[in-house]
Amino acid sequence: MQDFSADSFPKNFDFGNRQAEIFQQWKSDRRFHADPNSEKDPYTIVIPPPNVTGALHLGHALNNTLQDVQIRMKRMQGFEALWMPGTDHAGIATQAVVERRLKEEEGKTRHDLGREALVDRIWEWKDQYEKRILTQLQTMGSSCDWDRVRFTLDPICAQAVRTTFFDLFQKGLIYRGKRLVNWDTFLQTAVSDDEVFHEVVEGHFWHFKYSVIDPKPGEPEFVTVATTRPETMLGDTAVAVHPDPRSAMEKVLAELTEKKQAVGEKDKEVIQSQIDDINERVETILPGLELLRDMASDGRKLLLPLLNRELELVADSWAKPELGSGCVKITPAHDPNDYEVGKRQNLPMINVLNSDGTLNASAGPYAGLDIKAARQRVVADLDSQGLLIEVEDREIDLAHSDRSKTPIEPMLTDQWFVKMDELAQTAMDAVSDGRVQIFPERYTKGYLDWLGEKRDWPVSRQLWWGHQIPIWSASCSDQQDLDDRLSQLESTTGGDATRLSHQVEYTAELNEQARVVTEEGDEIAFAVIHVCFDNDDVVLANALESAGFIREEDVLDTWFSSALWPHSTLGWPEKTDELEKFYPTSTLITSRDIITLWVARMVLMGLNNMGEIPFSEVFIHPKILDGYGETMSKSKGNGVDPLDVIEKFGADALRFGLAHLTTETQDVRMPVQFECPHCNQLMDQTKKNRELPVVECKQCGNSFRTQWARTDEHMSFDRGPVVSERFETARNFCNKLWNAARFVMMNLEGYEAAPVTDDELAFEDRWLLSRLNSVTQQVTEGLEAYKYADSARVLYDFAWDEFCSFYVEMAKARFQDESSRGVAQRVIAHALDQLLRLLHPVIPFITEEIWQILGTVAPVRGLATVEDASDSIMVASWPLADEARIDTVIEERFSRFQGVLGALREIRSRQNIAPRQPLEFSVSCGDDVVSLLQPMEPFFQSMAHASSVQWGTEVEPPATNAAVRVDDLEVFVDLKDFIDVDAEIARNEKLMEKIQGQIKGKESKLGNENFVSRAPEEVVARERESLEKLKAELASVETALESLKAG
RNA sequence: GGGCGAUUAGCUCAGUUGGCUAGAGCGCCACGUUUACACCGUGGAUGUCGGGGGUUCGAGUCCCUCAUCGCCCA
Repeated sequence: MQDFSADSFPKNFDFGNRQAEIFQQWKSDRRFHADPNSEKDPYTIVIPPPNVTGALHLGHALNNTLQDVQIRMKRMQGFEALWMPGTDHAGIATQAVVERRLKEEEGKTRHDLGREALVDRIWEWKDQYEKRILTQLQTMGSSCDWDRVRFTLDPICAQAVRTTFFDLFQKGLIYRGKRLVNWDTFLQTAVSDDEVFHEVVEGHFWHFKYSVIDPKPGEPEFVTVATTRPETMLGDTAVAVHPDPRSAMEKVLAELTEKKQAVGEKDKEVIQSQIDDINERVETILPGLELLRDMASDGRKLLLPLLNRELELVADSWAKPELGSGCVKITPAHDPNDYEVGKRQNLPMINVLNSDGTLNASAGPYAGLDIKAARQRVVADLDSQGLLIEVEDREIDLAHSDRSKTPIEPMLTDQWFVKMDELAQTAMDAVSDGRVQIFPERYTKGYLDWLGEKRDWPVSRQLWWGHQIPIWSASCSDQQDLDDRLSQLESTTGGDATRLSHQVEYTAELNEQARVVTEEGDEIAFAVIHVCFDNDDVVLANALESAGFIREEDVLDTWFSSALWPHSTLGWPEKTDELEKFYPTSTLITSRDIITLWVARMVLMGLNNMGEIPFSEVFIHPKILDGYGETMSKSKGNGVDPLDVIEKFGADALRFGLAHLTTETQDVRMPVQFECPHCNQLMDQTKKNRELPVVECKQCGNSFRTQWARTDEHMSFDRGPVVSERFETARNFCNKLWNAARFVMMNLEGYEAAPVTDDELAFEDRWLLSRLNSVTQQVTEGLEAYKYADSARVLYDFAWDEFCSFYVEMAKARFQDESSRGVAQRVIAHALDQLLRLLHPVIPFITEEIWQILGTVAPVRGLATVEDASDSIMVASWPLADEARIDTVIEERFSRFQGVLGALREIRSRQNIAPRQPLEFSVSCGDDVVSLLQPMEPFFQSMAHASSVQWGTEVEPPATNAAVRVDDLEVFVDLKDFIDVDAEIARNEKLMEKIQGQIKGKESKLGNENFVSRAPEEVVARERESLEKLKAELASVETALESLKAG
């Protein structure tokens, strides 16, 4: 047996060295591996695959901590627990990062490199960051099945994507269409709404005149329109006026009038001026608008200046008569609202942009200019023709691409879509009928609302990094050509419809539908054949290509492959053992911003491909914000690298700290600090200093570099990591646990395993076991319901305030006594054993370390029965709460003991009696309390340096005493030796006032007939009881005051 | 503009179906190196529970409203 002494046992857990060793041991013992052939019930979590765009931040650390807590608990509960790890290729984000670097470091664009070379570069990036990410996850202690790491672009996931796409294509759920998309002119790709952010910028509002063609007498010769993007006028195809301007204005007036009544005086004026304004417009502008409306229905046309193209005049409610001229120009191919008008009014849609943001042939003489130049020219030309009326300064809410930070241009392009109506419905049903449950429950609304719109999913991305869309197309000039190609296709493939499928898109028809006007010079084909097949058959692909089919260049939206993650990672479409065993998975733990993008799509794809939901529960965790309530991000400089926290506080502290923050309702604010590498002091991060490359330490005056350091000069400073002192509490907790274990270990000399019978148990043993079993129950239920903060707090309070502050303190005396030592050792070894198990999912490293040390001293342990402890706590069984041990009577009695002890300590402190100075006390109480507490004399001695002189109902307060009443008993300390009478009088007077106030409150409450008759009986009884208690307290205080004043 | 959430001690947050004499950690104050732990121990101070109305015997908790902040959607 190992000898543990104060000298040989370190005072702190050496996490810096031991974490990696422990992890390595787990790994080599294959503790992480899940066996598909196991007899145990499965429990599965798939990791939300982190982007390979960059390293993990604190949000990921939180996400993965919570998953690891679940998976470790379930593993201990006897499930075959699989946590499936992997990463996501994050198409646009990763390509954007690599492209940006390429530009910064080599001044090249992707076109300089070409597709293959760029993709190679991105793979290099991916390898580097995947490694970094997996290291971060492992350093945190994540118990993923590290034999099974997947990547959304690896061959297995690629096959899943291919099979799925083919299946949807075959079902007719994939189609190509023209859509207005958010075009990123820098990256030259469409980006989704979610990849767009809005920013208010200084801009202008230009007012132009368009002339009316052949106005009749009395009709205006011009109409006025306005725009913030003048160059888009080149794509105008109409001007709209409201179909019923009078009612529209009346409606606005009615709304304003109503609003005015509801608001305060100050706002009333503002609204009144708006009302006045509109009333004036009714006089001045409305007649003109009504006239235009009539002209529209009469088919009058306008002339687009500069290009001299005919424009339609249409009546559409998008035109707001209360604003501007009341007329609005319509550019269907370059504005979302105008696009809707274009569809409603069946207008031509003219695209004037090339994909790189320059103007195309449809822009006539402006072709080839970029947007900025075109804008200047258009404005200048209109001005020179006298058509520019006014230029207003205005703040404009401008959409920007999240990836390239350049302004978004709405543009009409060819895109592939997934039809969502039926798929979305299946995913809605799964949640509505409870097969998939979302926690916290409030997030289901967003999920259902979003799916309920059933908007088709645009899956094309004009990128090179991703799953290239497996469609080969060929255009046909006429019906004969089409027929020929179809029969040729049939002979090429042998007509195997299970492997290959085709669609015919009649482009003439399509263009008629959307009335898309293509670039000048484009031939409009008669039809296009699209062919799709379900695997990477090179021979077939070559055959198609030599027959004139061209493969689609675009790749699929990243979320397409992520949507398959729960089954693709398990080997689908192969019928693997893993799939059989571990699908459907159990729980998904993720953050709220991807409920729709990812969670919803996994549900519908799981149902489509597997016929089963992908997971039965979804837990949405909070977001981590910085001290200013802003989300953490690298680009702001307020991001925290989990590895920095781990280095400073340990992985366990990181994990415990994060779990402790995970409440149900709130995002978490976490003020962050720089840690000075010179003096190790923490320094608050401010909005100012977080943007600096070098920061000067306020403590020691030395400087350190931040993540922004680039130049050689900046890089020469030591790095100052960003951390948060919020992890101190957790670190302290781990240290407390460590030292409690250290104490146990130092006192287990001579330990012999043996069952402990109930009658051998001391009072404090029963109390501890009662509490331990309650805690076991609460923690188990809490973690199963994703109540991480509650569970962490319960464990914290139990370990610190009960196990350490009371049980361990009380054990000290028992360890000194030969007759009580054996039982005390067995109970404390058992209690520590159970506590370690409960804590292990949250703080795996330190619990493993203590577990193994405990195993050397007490390899066999238990209470009613004893058994061998497992080699690793990872595979120890999860404690089961034994309700028979939960004893409220014992707990109540124990709290009396705590009360008396607290009273003694309080008196000592408030009378300034030195800690070592012995104290004498007496307790006035009933006989039952005497028999309970008198035997605990040694504990009052050891824990408060106090010895009792008298117990019972006969106790008379000493002449000069300090007293504390605890419920129905009263503790007196004779102060003859050290009284500060004045202080004691002052204290009692203050106390008396407080109690009198409370009594008054209670009396008036109980005097209220309504309360007594209407409140539940038990509440009234409780109030009465508490009033009696207060009265008794008051009596004590009064007596004490009398005697103090007399003395 | 619509939806969701938040607003409780100096800071970060708990507070179940209304019964509260409103809690925790950090910080602060006092005392203390009592052999598990100073990353500690003992004790203490600190709140118009965002503002205003309402329901109720009773509101931090329920309803209405306003304000501020955050997120999602348009």
